[in-house]
Amino acid sequence: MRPTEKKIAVALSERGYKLTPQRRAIIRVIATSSDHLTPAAVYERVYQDHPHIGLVTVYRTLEILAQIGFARRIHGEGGCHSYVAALPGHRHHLVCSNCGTVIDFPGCDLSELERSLSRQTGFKIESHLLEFLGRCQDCQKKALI
Amino acid sequence: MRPTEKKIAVALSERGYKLTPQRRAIIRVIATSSDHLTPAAVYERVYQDHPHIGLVTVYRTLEILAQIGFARRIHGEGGCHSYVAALPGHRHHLVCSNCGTVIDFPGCDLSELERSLSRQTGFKIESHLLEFLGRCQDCQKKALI
DNA sequence: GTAGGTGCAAATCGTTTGCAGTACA
DNA sequence: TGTACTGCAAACGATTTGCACCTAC
Repeated sequence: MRPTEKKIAVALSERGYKLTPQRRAIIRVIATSSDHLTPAAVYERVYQDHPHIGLVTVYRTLEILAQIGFARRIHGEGGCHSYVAALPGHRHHLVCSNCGTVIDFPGCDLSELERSLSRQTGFKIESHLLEFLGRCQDCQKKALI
Repeated sequence: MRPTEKKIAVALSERGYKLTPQRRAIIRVIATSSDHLTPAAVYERVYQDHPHIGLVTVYRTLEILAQIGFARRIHGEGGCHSYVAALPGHRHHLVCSNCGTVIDFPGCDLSELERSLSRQTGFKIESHLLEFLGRCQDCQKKALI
């Protein structure tokens, strides 16, 4: 189950954060996207409803969301980060390296690997990021033409 | 087995890259360090032997080393990358979400999952990204204080 | 001799900070 | 009403680029 806008909003106010229209808009974008979004991408989408929003506000809100556990910061190629809504269940992505299509898939069993890593390194493993890169069917076909 | 200076040098010239004293120095630093080094850290170490080297040269050389497969670029917290001498085999990272420490680990068997995803989606899977997030031992201890 | 490499300075990109005005609780 | 939030502009750090000179092959 995906964290709803409402839940996030409640969690925010519980921690003393105020709920502003800008934050609502950012939360909506994060909560309804299944993609990894860079702060700039979030900004672009929010911008459509709130042309006066600042990129700075997006950065600050994303940081708060990450702090309260509703978003997760992940590392992308090329020195820019992106955020995903933290999903309670495991959700992973299959990304087409040509056209960018993203397919989600649920479930993966890494618990064994996690346990053994935890034992070896002393890390307390909290989550993982798994992403496959490849070519989608369409792009494979196009490549043949 | 860790790639030796000599091997890297040979691979460079095989691909038409020239072997300059600066590149030798950078290769030596990378090849003899077991740590993850940021470009700035490599620069600092190389600087001791080559006070006239530029940071730019370090960046360019590291990129070449990554291209020919003798170094690997990894993602750290805070928007800066580091490089490690590429260790043979497939490697992944364990990242501390608090202090940013990165530990790499070899091996992971995802071939079964890959096959089944490929069958279900028609994707031709080319590579994957696997990263675990958690707390390193030090940060766990600090959290108790 | 020539293509590729170097290093400086300046540009660029993502991200953060200072601050005055604004809005939520 | 008071504190937290916003958004502008400017600062910042990492990385890249343009260019003239240099050097390995």
